[in-house]
Amino acid sequence: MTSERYRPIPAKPRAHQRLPFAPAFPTCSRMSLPVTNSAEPSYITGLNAPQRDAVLTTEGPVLVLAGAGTGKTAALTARLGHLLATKRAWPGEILSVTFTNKAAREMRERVGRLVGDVVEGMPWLGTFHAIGAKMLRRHAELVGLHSNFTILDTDDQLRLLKQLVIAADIDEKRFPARSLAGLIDEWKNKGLVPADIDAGESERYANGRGGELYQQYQTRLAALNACDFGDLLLHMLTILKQNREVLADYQRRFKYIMVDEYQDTNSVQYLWLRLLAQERKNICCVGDDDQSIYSWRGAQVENILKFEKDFPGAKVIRLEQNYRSTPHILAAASGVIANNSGRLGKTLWTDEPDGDKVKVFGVWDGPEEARRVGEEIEAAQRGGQSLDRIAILVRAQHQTREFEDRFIAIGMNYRIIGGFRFYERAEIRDALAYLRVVNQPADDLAFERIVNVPKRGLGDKAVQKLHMLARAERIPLSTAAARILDTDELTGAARKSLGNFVIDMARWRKMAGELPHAELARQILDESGYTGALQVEKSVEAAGRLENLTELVRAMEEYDSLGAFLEHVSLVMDNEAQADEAKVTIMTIHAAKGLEYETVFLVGWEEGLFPSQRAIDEGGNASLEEERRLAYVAITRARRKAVILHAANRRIYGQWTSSIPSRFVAELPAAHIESENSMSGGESLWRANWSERADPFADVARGTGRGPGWQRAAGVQNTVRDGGSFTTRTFSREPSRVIEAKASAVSLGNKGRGDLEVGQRVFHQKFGYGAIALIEGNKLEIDFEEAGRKRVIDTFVTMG
DNA sequence: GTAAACCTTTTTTTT
DNA sequence: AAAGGTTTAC
Repeated sequence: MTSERYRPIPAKPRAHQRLPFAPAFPTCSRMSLPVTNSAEPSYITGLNAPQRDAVLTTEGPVLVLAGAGTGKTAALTARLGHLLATKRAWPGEILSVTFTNKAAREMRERVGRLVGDVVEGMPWLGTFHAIGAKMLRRHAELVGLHSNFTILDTDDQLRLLKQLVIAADIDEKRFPARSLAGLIDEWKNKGLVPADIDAGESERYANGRGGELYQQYQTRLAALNACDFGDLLLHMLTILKQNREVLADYQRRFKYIMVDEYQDTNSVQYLWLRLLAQERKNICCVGDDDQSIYSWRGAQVENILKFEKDFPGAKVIRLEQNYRSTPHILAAASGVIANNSGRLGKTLWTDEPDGDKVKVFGVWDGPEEARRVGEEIEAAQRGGQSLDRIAILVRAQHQTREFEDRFIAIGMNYRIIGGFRFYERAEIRDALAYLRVVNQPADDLAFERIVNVPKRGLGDKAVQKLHMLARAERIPLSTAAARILDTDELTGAARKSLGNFVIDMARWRKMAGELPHAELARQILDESGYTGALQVEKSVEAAGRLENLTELVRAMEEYDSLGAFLEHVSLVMDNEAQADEAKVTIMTIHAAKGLEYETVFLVGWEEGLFPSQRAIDEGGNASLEEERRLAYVAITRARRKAVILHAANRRIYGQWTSSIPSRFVAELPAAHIESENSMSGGESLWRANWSERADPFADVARGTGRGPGWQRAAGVQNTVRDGGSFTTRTFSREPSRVIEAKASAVSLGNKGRGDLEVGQRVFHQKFGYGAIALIEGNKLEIDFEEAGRKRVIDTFVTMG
């Protein structure tokens, strides 16, 4: 098929563009001709000119630069539908990669609606990892695995690495297994196998032993018939590079390749795509350099910047009309991102009416922030807005807690995306470990996890012996368990217990071939004594765990096989909550990528939190620019209303610390925002300080604007918690020292409060009244009248 | 071998 | 503040 170019049809600006997919799709034969104005297929109708271009330019390399909210998904879906409808390709001949499982699901649904159920699903639509796993199962033997290999999650991975680190006699305190895990991940993301690791790279862990450990880890994985997330891509890359026929087969198979969120692809993924697209060159990548927020996972924005070089003759299409947000929101986002350098540059515009300005609220502390957001949401609710259309976006997972507490207190429905996932709970992982051992006897990690769960009297000693035997004979632990019973290594209770376990295991393996897998799971959980142990324990948690296990078994019934279910569990860990009542969504900004909400609360915009302390301290400007892109992504999630909050005090690691507003707050263009401060001291005091002063901390240090009035205002609002510990807080008056310590804005709180002196009478919630005996920074020693001498933190006392 | 007490570390972000 | 790891007591 040669390149066909269609004349773009000028589209009328539409207020709310949603792809108007017709419920019933016309027959395909009518679709296969070049589209004209008079008889255009329904999937084209709502699209603007560049979108049409993206849909209809099917042949040759295409790069779509799509700003936030420019109908990127709509265009991608239409393009997919177009390829199918015009019979350019069968569903099995299109490789389309999305960034999340959620996005894949959504696209599958939308295409299904578009083309009707004529087509059985798209077999090659999914995340890189899901597609990698699918391919790898077919060619596993080429990299020394069996097709029923286990996919380890990060927890298993870490446990395995720990074992290796200890076996290698490396001080795990000095060289944490965690950092090795990070390093290996980084290598894999770059497409480097152990042989590629040179001395310099190797030097990055345990005095040059990094490469050696990486090699050992891979060897061990192969022995376990397992691979980690990175391997799903790296093994496949190895296979494609080393086996011409396999590569040629996929090159032939995939007539069209589509990649979403191209700015977040890493090196392996890039190499993958280049190999697969080499032959036909029908590759369409969609991305936005301003939304690149995964460089920590090895993503290379450069991929998008060099696309035209990699694929000569590539057509570049820009989507710049935003259909999502109001002009104020768009302007606020643009104003922030404009502070970044090295952008491809886009001009987003919209036809929407102005709407409200972006609100910026300054509040006293974390709890007040949550309270304030709660009130705003209640107001919106009274205004008729559904909770489903409201989201709270946080920088880091731990921030969700504050909101959870508050929403429980006021009885507001909420849902937290990410965080503690269903499949990460202990009982679920235990149950899965049982299934894994049954499914795949070489899975030593799963074996270790459950050999003594529930307690069977098989502790470290017994497991040590199993390990020794297994290593000596080069057999898996479960085989070693059976074999050790022939020896006198184990005696008494342990021997008997292990004997029973081995017999059980053999029976379950036999049952695996006979019973439906959900039933198998039920029996295993029962016969292993796992559920029994939970039933005996009559706690609330135990009851909840039993419920979770029931839910797990129920979920299993939806899968064809045990293998299919385990694959789902390892790759599609996002358990979509069943949509019943309307709920406010709380999630990280990363998790919100690609989503949109009517009203969005952007909380915790403070230096040290957002941008994160790490981005400030390490990584230099590149890190800060990534944080800024994150801010851009965050703001552009909002359709009609965006509210940004920052608090003056926050508890970090259990310590109250003061903080200053994020630099991103200062970067918001004043014309498009409306500031409000719940504290006295005039409006936007902090803002002014950011722009006018080179040293942002001078103000904090001097305590300007934070006089008694401020405190009173805060005290009124803070009616609860911690015995009113912070209500009388004032700020240190040690400018010079504070300025020296400016690397960490949030650590100012450790300076001590400065209003206390030795001998002063104070009150402490727990110990009562006492006199200060010693002041050391923010630590006090106090002689309490009742409790005697205690060491306390100054934030927990009030002047008595 | 287990449980409880004590100390230390942690906070990015995810497939 | 909470979770994880380590040491200590039973």
